[in-house]
Amino acid sequence: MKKVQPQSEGEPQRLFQRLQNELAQLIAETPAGERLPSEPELARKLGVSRATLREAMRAFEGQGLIRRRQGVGTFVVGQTNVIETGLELLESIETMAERIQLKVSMGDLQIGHLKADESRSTILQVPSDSPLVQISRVIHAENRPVAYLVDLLPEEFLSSKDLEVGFTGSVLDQLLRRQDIQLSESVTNIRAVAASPEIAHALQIQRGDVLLLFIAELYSKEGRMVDYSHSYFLPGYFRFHVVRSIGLSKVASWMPIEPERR
Amino acid sequence: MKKVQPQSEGEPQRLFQRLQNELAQLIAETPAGERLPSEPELARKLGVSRATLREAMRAFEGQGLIRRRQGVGTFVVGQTNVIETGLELLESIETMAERIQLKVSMGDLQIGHLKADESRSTILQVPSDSPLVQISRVIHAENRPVAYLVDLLPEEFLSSKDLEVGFTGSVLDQLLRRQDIQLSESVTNIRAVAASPEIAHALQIQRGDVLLLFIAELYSKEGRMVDYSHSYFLPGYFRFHVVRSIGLSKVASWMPIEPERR
DNA sequence: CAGTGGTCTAGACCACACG
DNA sequence: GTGTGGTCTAGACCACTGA
Repeated sequence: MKKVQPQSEGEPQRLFQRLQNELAQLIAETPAGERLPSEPELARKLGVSRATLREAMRAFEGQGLIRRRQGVGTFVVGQTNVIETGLELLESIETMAERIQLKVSMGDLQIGHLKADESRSTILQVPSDSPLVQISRVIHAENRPVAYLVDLLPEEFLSSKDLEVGFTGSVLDQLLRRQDIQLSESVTNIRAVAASPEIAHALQIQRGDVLLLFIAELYSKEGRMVDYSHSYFLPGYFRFHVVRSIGLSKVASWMPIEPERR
Repeated sequence: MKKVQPQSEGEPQRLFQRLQNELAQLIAETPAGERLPSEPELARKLGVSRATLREAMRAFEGQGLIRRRQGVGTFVVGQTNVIETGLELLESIETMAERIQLKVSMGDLQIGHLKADESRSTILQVPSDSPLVQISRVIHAENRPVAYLVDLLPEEFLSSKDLEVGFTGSVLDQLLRRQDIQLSESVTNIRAVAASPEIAHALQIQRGDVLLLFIAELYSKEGRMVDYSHSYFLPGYFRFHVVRSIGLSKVASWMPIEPERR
């Protein structure tokens, strides 16, 4: 029996909600690691179109409850170890993972060499045409990609030789090993973004899925910017928090806490 | 001329990318405040279906470059004032906005009274059935909703009377006015989430659009939790950053920085 | 090769704003 | 009412995985 005017029967606008509830139940009932019915089959069972079904499934993928693999199927993910950390200290993912005894590894390392164009030389505070290194890689944990990292820095701070041996994915850890650079702090901008097609592909998620993005400027003790990085994190595998103190608002209003940055 | 097999002609998988580029150009060329062509018309002009067009437009809405209004149209948004602040200090949106001379106002205030159920009494560290107040409201800036805030706290800290007079939308500012409560700090969890239908409606965005979410636990100097809040921020109208210092990683690995929280 | 998820289409109806 | 964005459908093709 076909529904020619599906919207005009039962519920007004809550189809999506109902769908998500039914999906939540289905996921909860399915043992971890098991495959869900295929999308066409599920759509038929739940009485919705495949497009609507997929839309409703997105939220669960973002929470890390399911994982979709093209050509294979959609799987229920069990309890995952969450990397939880405060933001007051700057640490590599590797260091954070080590603290909770989680194994992480690097995949898909790409190293590019380029000259600073105008925008890049401005950001990194280097002369135009300075040699730069760009390092992109995916970080795996729990047997799936969970973060996508891109670092851009002057070649003097991290040459190719440094990357050939013992590079495990962390530019920060690599820089910390150098005795000649004293790092001081990182100014990290925190954003929520939708995954671009490229990043979605690298992280094996859907384009448009939500990601947490840190844009960090790493400074040396001399005040030079050593590294400029973008870090994309899959929600559901990371939990970041920060302790915020009560300020004297009266003071804050005529004495800006944050001087001009970037 | 109909395309029966649209995928099999020109470009393989870059339709979406091309679309976004064309849209970016169109938006850049359109004066701020102007209306874009209607979706069916744009879809026809760009040679894509409406579904694909809408999907591609989502990213621009998240960045605050366009605004869609049901029954009216899609409009190009000009340069907007961004609320930029560090996270080290806890401040209300009103205080942050004041610093950059941005006018904000409250809309859609909803106050609910409820008894602490098991999960809530656990979170707030109060006995079961304690009277609680839940406060939801939307914050407007630049003539549009930009944040959705939900606070949950024991009634003893914020009774209805406190909210009847002079409540401008900030629970924090209201609490700071009380002499009998000494606030100390907030432990704030930072997440990226997709907008649920309810929140999307309140913020006048699309369901599934990306939001930055702060889940904050506000503590008094005595260590009691005073307030538990969820704050949803529209990207493009806020910019949060935090200064992270270099930790001694050797120390950090056997001396956890973060004791058990929540 | 068959079967899965990923993308896209064309068209329908709904909800809303405005004259 | 007219026209806009918001939702949903049915069906097609593509890209990938694994037998």
